[in-house]
Parts: sequence; C-alpha cells; structure tokens
Amino acid sequence: MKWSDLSENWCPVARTLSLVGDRWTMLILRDCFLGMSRFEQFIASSGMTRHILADRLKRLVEAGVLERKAYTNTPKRYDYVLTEKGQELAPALLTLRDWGKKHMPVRRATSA
Amino acid sequence: MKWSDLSENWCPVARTLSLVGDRWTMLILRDCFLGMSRFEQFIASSGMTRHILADRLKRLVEAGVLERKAYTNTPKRYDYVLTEKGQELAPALLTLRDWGKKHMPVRRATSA
DNA sequence: TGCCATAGTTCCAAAACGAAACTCTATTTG
DNA sequence: CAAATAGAGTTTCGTTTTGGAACTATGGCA
Repeated sequence: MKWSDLSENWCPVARTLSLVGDRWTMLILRDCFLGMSRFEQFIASSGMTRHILADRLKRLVEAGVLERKAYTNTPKRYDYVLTEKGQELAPALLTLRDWGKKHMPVRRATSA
Repeated sequence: MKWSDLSENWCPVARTLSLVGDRWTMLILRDCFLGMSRFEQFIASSGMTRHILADRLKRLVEAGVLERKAYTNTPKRYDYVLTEKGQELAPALLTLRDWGKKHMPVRRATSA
C-alpha cells in the first residue's frame, strides 16, 4: 500500500498521519510554533536536508497548514507561517512534547 | 543527519518523534488502542508490509512502549500489548484523531 | 567587480520500503 | 500418514525516498 493512500482512510488518525506522519514534517511545525518562518531557519534548526525541506514546505502549503507570504519582492523571498488550520495542531505537538519529557530523557554524556 | 540521532536531541518533541515519528509506528499504536495485539491483526488493519511491521514491533518493544508476551508456547506466539509508557501516548493519538476529523474530511466518491 | 545572503534545485549514492515468496512450528482434515 | 491451514516472521529483489554535497538564481553591499 502506498502511504499517500492513507489520506482517504476511514480513520482520522491515519488521515492526519498521511500529512504529518513522516520523519520531518512535525519538526518543521515545531519550529513554526517556536516562531521560525524562513527556509534557512528551518535548515539550521532541524538538521534536515534542503530538498526535503523544500518538498515538505510545498506539501504543507498545499494542505493549507502553512501559508507562503512574500516578505520582499526583489528577490522574491517568503515567510512560511501557520494558518488557523496549522495552529490547531498545537495540541498534538504539546502531547508529543509532554510524553518525550517524561519518557525519553536525554542520556548524560557520562557519570564521571 | 541521521534520523536516529534525534533520540538525543535537546527537544522533547524531536526525541518522541525519533521513536514514533515514522510512517507506520503511530498506526500500530492506534491498533493497539483499538484492542489489537497480534501480528496478523496489525497486518490486516494497517496495510503495511510484514517486514516493516516486524521491524517496528521490535523497536517498540525495545523502547518499552509495547510488551511481547507469549500466549501459547507450542509454537511460540506472542501478543504485543501496550505498557504503561505506551498507554500514555493516548493523548497524542486523540489529538491527531481530532485534528483529522476536523481538517481532513474524507472526499465523497461523487456528488451525484 | 567580487563577495555574501537567501532560497531553492540538481545529482548521485545509500538507505528504506513494497510486494511477493519462502521458512518454521504445529494443528486440523482426508 | 499425507496434505493443507494458520500464525509469525524472514528473505529477496526492484523501486522510492533520503542524505550529502554541489550548483543556480537574484540582488545587496564593500
């Protein structure tokens, strides 16, 4: 089965995951909630490669989760900002954050 | 950057995603919350392939999210059941479900 | 003129994935 | 007893996706 088929799945969890359930998308959204909006910021923050970021941003804009607004016209440069629809993913990010804080502690480098 | 490096990331969202942020893991957990516990059930429900499922189950057991308990010894067969740690992912699934219900409606086949 | 910044795009090798067949243990059916 | 069925994986192989790095494009600035 192709992953993209999930967008028509009977299960709303599966449908949501068809958009945000890949390895990087949620991290982009996290950065948006942290106030970032530009290509180079996402690159610096997340560690993902440039063409994956470009692809994910395109998908998120098409899905109406982010909006691409020009912040300068010469040359054309864009901010990627959360739409209302995107803002409403906040609870999901928060539950993932809480779970991570509780159940995935960062190992200390050493006990010495 | 390797995806698995995220397990040591400063950000708890990233750490959580290093475990459940791939294309299928959350779907397995959804099935667990729906009461499923066996290999063939996950296969039938999710549409993922067998060796991917085997790999994900192994990871989830290693991470302490699922527990593998034998339900028969001849031959050895196992149930995969949520641990306490796994149960606590419920809020994440619920927020994803709610968002999907609201923002990713299923297209009707046709308007006729 | 040459260099820097921002935002992508292109190329290639490596890793992950999908589909299907195969393995193994044991049980049921003829 | 031989053959078929069931559950749970494992293996193989060809296709996608990804990581890493280099390249392109536009315009500001020294």
